[in-house]
Amino acid sequence: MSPADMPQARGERRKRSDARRNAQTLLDAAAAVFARAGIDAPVRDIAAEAGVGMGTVYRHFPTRPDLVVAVFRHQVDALAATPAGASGENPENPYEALRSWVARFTDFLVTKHGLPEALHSDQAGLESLHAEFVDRLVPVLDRLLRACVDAGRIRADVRPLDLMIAIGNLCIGADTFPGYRARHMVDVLLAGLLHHAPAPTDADRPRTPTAP
Amino acid sequence: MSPADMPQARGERRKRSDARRNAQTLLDAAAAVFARAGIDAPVRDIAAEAGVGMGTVYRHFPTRPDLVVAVFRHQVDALAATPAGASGENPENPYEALRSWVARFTDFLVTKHGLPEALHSDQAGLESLHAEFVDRLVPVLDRLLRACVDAGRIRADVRPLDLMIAIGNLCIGADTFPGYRARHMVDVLLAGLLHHAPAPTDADRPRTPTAP
Amino acid sequence: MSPADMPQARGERRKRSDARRNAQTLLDAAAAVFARAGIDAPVRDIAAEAGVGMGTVYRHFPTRPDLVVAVFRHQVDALAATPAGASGENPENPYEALRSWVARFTDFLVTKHGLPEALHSDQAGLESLHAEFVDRLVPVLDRLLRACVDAGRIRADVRPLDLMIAIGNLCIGADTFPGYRARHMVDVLLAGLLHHAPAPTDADRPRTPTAP
Amino acid sequence: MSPADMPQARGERRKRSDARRNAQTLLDAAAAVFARAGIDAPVRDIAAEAGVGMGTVYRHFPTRPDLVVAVFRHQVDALAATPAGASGENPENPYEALRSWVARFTDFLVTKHGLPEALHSDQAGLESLHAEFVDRLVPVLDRLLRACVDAGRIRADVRPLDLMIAIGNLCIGADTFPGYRARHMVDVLLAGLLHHAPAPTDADRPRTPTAP
DNA sequence: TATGAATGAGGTTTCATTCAT
DNA sequence: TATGAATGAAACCTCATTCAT
Repeated sequence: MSPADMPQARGERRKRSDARRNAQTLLDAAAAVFARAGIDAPVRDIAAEAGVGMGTVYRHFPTRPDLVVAVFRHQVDALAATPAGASGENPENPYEALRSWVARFTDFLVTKHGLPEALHSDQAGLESLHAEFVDRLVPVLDRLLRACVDAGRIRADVRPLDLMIAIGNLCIGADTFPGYRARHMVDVLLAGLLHHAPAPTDADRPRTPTAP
Repeated sequence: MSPADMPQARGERRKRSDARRNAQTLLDAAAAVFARAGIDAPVRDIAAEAGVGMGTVYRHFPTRPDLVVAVFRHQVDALAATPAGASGENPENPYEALRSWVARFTDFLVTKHGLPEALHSDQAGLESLHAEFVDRLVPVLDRLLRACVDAGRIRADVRPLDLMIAIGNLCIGADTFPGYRARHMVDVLLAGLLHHAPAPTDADRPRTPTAP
Repeated sequence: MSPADMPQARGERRKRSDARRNAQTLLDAAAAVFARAGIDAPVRDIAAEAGVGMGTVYRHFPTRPDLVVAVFRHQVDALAATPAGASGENPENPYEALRSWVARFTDFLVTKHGLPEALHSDQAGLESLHAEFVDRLVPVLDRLLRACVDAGRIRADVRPLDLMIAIGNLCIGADTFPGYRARHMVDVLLAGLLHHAPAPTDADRPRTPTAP
Repeated sequence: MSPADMPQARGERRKRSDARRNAQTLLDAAAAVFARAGIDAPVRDIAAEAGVGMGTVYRHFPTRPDLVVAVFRHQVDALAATPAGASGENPENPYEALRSWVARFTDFLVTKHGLPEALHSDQAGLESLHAEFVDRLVPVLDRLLRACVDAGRIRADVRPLDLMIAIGNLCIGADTFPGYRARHMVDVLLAGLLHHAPAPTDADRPRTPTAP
């Protein structure tokens, strides 16, 4: 990733590195504006935040969805790149590995506002974000969950996709409801995966007819 | 409740009841359109769905957010009005009462799309929806949760507001991710509330601290 | 066509007639602006010319091409509605009938600037204008030409479509080249249809090899 | 004509010839793009076609119309430079000389799409194209026509400007109406110039006055 | 000198809101 | 009072043109 290891002509490089810096500036600006004003923020605002003209935005991201996707794909990639128990953290405790990765997932979602909301947007052109999210993260969660199930630690009726969406959803609302503790609720959700006593919740309710 | 059996100035009375009927028609139409096309659906579409002119919409709801708030306030009120365990259903099993009410809550949110999204919308004028949501539902959940805690059934570190938002969030995404099972994830979340420290299955978790 | 022969409620009629008048105003304004500034004139200019807001233009003509097509379809229809020798003008002189109709055609094209140019525009959405032009006018020209050919008056190697486009083309440029006499050139073109002496042009060139 | 055999200051000379080669490349590229995508093709596309940066285009042609004018001036010049009957081809058959030159004219217009359209464009800066067209070609046509008239071959009421514009116009529409036979219609137009009053077929037209 | 990134005016289209009928 | 036509502020996006490198 060092800028020196590209064996090209210097003149050409200079231009390109400028442009790349600008693209990064734009991504940062867009992330900031999205976090502040939502994914539907006008492109003009993003350009202003980045301190460039609108044309520059469109040079780097030909259409509005392209920009949105770029902003969040970046984040999704970063997430997928933390390979869960990769750092060798207690492979003999799969639930702890799950919790650890999910904590990182949650931190990411809570910090960089907007990704969960973006995933639920119905704007045309955001399908690839959708796909990216699923393709990159589901396999990770799948591995983590399967390990837990195999170890008999958690219930087997929760699919990775469901869990992933659920976690993403729980992270929505950090700035809409300032007091909302997203991380805590994710923890509760994970606790709900654990095997409880004989049966999850029914064991304690001997003769209470389950309300419809 | 028949509008004819009120012995007042008939013309005025008639008009007023007509207007009220119209308002209800509009709310229904708006709910339908919101569910179909999202909260950002054009006012014109709502007027068309209701079979009235746009002027009529604005007569009843001076501004667009007013209409949105009215639509969802209606639903929130309906929710708050069914206080679940209030009608005395197994007071000796508070967790079941909680589950029952939450199930109704969830059904509502899942069926009438849009409320959770609306709650997180940053559109001006929707703050009152916010407030309504909190003011009407938090007390209900508070009662239900407190009963469970008092009975020693669930952990005490979950606040009603957090739970309410979390459940609302889990219901987002029904049509964005068609396979997503919102109700199931709400169930998992509730399971996560239960004390399982003393539960038999806990024996298998040698040295993992449960708390966050 | 009298406004009285519509058996509807008066209130409804009033609105509709207003709107229709407005639509006509818009068509006139658009025709004027197109003549003055070309088919690519901004919609805003047309709205200004008509003295209405831009939204009004889009209410009546949902997209820009719709407006263009409406403006010129009107004219094409008027043209097709003059059924050539319909008024019984010397059926025994088919060439005269042809000249007469073409003269009307030419007058139309020259007066209402822009139709020929519009026909050659490659803007999306103008295909229907294209089709309209061909479908409505080719049959008329076909009848007129066939009569002439059957009477042995003109050469048989000119297709109605070619002639129609050629006449339309000759009418281009009234305001680009102020001195250009379109009508005259159309007349010359028609004269070129007539059978000349033994052979159109070769008879006079006894031993000149025809250039490729 | 080889750029190398000029014994001047080599560096400067080299540059100038480079620049000239570049200008020619640009003209060719622009002509190609105009033919492919119309006169309104983006400058960027032309630069790409020429394989140069956009700045290079603007170095040679300070403004867009300048480029358009240069492209077509080039073609007009080429046309005017082939004075047809000038090289003495059958001076005793002036009509054939006219036909021959017009055929070349037509081929040019049909092949290199865009010139006729450009002539009628109302874009600012294209007036000189206008003038060039008239100044260079009208004299040629004037000579050819006068010769024909003097020889008593064609009618005397057609001015060179009219004929030039008419021919140009007839060549419009090659790609809008794929079946349109422009060359054929030009032929018909030329046939219309011929005197046919004395021609035998005229006998059948009892009482139709020919003149406009 | 050549490049192509940046600029920003301008064009099309949408929709909340007003108001004449 | 209800209607829906009209309004016009934005939003997106496209280039002609400039200018740092």
